[in-house]
Amino acid sequence: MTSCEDNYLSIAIPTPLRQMFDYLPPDNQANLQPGMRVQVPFGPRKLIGIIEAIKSDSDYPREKLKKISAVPDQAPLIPEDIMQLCRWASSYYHYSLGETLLQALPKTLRQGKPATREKVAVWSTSSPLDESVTASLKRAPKQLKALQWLNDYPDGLSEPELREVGFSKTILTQLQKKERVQVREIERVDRLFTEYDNPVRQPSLTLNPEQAFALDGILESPSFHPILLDGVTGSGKTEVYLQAIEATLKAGKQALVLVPEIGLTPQTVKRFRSRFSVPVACLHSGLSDGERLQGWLAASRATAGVLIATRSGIFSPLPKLGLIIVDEEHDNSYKQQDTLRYNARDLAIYRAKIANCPIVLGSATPSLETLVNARKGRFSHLEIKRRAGHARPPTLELLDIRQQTLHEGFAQSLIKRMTSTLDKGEQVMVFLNRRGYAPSLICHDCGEVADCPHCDAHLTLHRMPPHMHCHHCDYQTAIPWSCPKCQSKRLQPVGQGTERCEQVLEQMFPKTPLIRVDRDSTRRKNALSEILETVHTGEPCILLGTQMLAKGHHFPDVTLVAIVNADSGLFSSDFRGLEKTGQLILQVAGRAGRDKKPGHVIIQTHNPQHPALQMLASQQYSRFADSLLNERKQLKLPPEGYLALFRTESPIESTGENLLKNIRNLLLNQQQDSSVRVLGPIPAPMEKRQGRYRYQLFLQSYQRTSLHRMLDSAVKHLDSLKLPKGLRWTLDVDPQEMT
DNA sequence: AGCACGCCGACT
DNA sequence: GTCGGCGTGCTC
Repeated sequence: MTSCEDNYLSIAIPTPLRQMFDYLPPDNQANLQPGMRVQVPFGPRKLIGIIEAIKSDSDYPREKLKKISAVPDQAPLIPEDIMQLCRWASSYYHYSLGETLLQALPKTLRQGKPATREKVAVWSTSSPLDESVTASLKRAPKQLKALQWLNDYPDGLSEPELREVGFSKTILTQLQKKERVQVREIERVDRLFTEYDNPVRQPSLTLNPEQAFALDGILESPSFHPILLDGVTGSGKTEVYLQAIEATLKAGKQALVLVPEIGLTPQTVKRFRSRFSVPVACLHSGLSDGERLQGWLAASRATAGVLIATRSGIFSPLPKLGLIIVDEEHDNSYKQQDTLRYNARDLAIYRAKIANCPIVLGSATPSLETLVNARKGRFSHLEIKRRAGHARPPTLELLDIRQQTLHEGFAQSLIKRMTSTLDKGEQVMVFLNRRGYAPSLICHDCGEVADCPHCDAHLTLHRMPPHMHCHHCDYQTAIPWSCPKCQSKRLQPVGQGTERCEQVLEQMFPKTPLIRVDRDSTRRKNALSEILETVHTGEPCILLGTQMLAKGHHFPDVTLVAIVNADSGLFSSDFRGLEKTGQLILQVAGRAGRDKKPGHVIIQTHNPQHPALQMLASQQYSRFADSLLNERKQLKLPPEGYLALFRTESPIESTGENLLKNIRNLLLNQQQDSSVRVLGPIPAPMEKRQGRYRYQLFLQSYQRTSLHRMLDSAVKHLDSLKLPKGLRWTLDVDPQEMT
């Protein structure tokens, strides 16, 4: 065999350089295919890359080409469909293909470690069992017995197999020390999910007519069709998902379920695992790198029939993919906020198209983007309006707090309602979207406010433990005991955070257990699930927390929900602020009540006449969405048209703004496309953050292709520039937050 | 983005 | 005399 096959390999390398690099094949490797991992020399280092294409020529001088140094796998780790997905993501988000492909792999594979299923330890004898051995173990009968047992199994026995017949690992380790047995690690082999007699373990529940109609809509055809499943909280969407997955598994196909970051609770996974007998893999941030690799491999080798995953799971290979579900599709956590700024919900739709399978977008409060798609007929729109079982919907009430005397933020009538609810033996939930004790600390004598030295933001006062904390950059400092400006000792906490609210409620309801749920109280691993277990005993209590409470968890014994302050969300500078606030209020409301005990929601506000609040209070999400859509149309904002955002960050005040001005002028001078509006540069809503000055340049257009042509030329230009020190830029396509 | 090369200040 | 500051140039 000769080593001079005239093949060139185009390799995607994890570098921000937006180009491929050509290499020569290694000496002894047959069967190279696109999607395979390779190790290549790249400048002075060795990197893991992905074969992007195999070509018969190269533009690069042949004598300068280097050889691939290693090929760690037998087969491609990135199958054709994921290649296609990454190509699309790379071009849509204007991000390096190499970095896109590598972030699609679990960390350990990105680092070049082997793609192997978990290992099992197999023990076997290391020398023949003769008289002398037997004699030497006279005083260790258990060890001798194990050795005799192992002697009958030349291929060895695994640890679980040995434990079953009564030999512990300790016995084996002792024998290993005496060099009588040896252990080797071998890769675990699992069945394919299709090899189970019945993929289902537990019978399904009976669906009500609306649920059944939704299920039919999903199963109507196995080919690509996006569905908005618009069902109020408690409407039993999960049961519809489970039955759709069941049908998918029975057809020999896999299902991918995407959930928001916080939604992947042990209870969710448990519900899926107890329903299905085929393995259910999961991928989320709570797993170790090793566990993530195992989940990824189980999905990609089709040993798992179902994959439940957060955002990044959209890149997991599923060779038999037959159904995608995106639960709570409106959730912000589907949008990655750094590096490759993709939206997993949007990628999911493209992936369903590639796989030619149905995709279900589920939400009680769909994003405006998805609603528009449904209304234009691009998605079918299935609604579940009734709650499952006999549960009645919660009632919402706006509590006008203008001119009322508030007791530490609580109106008298609200306190009364809380008292009577607790007296009935029911639970109360208090929602306050602010961590810490107080959002600022002000000097009563001179008005000086404690500010973060790195951000344009106030420091939040925390009591447990006592410190001042910036929620934007994590700067922490001691609580000042006097004003740095006028030395006055009269420093006052202003405003209310969950810690302060906790203190106040403990005073008001000294006999009632109070449970606080926010990022600070749940920092410890498993803290949240432990807290929730207490709540699920059903004893009267007050549950106080931030938006952590709004997502994913059900509190059937909570019958009163108090939203302490709805006003802060009504006048946000972000154009999506009101949309998010509305979704949050309805999601919070949806946590409460069940069967005979309906939930009641009290929303404290200074703006009871606000049309958005009124529509939300009467639970007309669709009318609320209509009014927002109308506003977006007038402002030409998404989903009416497309938006992209260039951001800069620099420790020096002017350089970012100058760069963006430069880009704006370039784009305006090209001027071929009047359909794209260029706005800015303007300072970011918080101009200085983490010691860096931040600017933004907006591009908007009704025509996606024109917008992307402009983005391409801007990015090309930016790549060709050498930037002043410390200046970074990023491009965010379909930005979710303007911050 | 890394990483090496390269040319000017304060130290064992 | 050297260690090390970060400018700048390249990566098949």
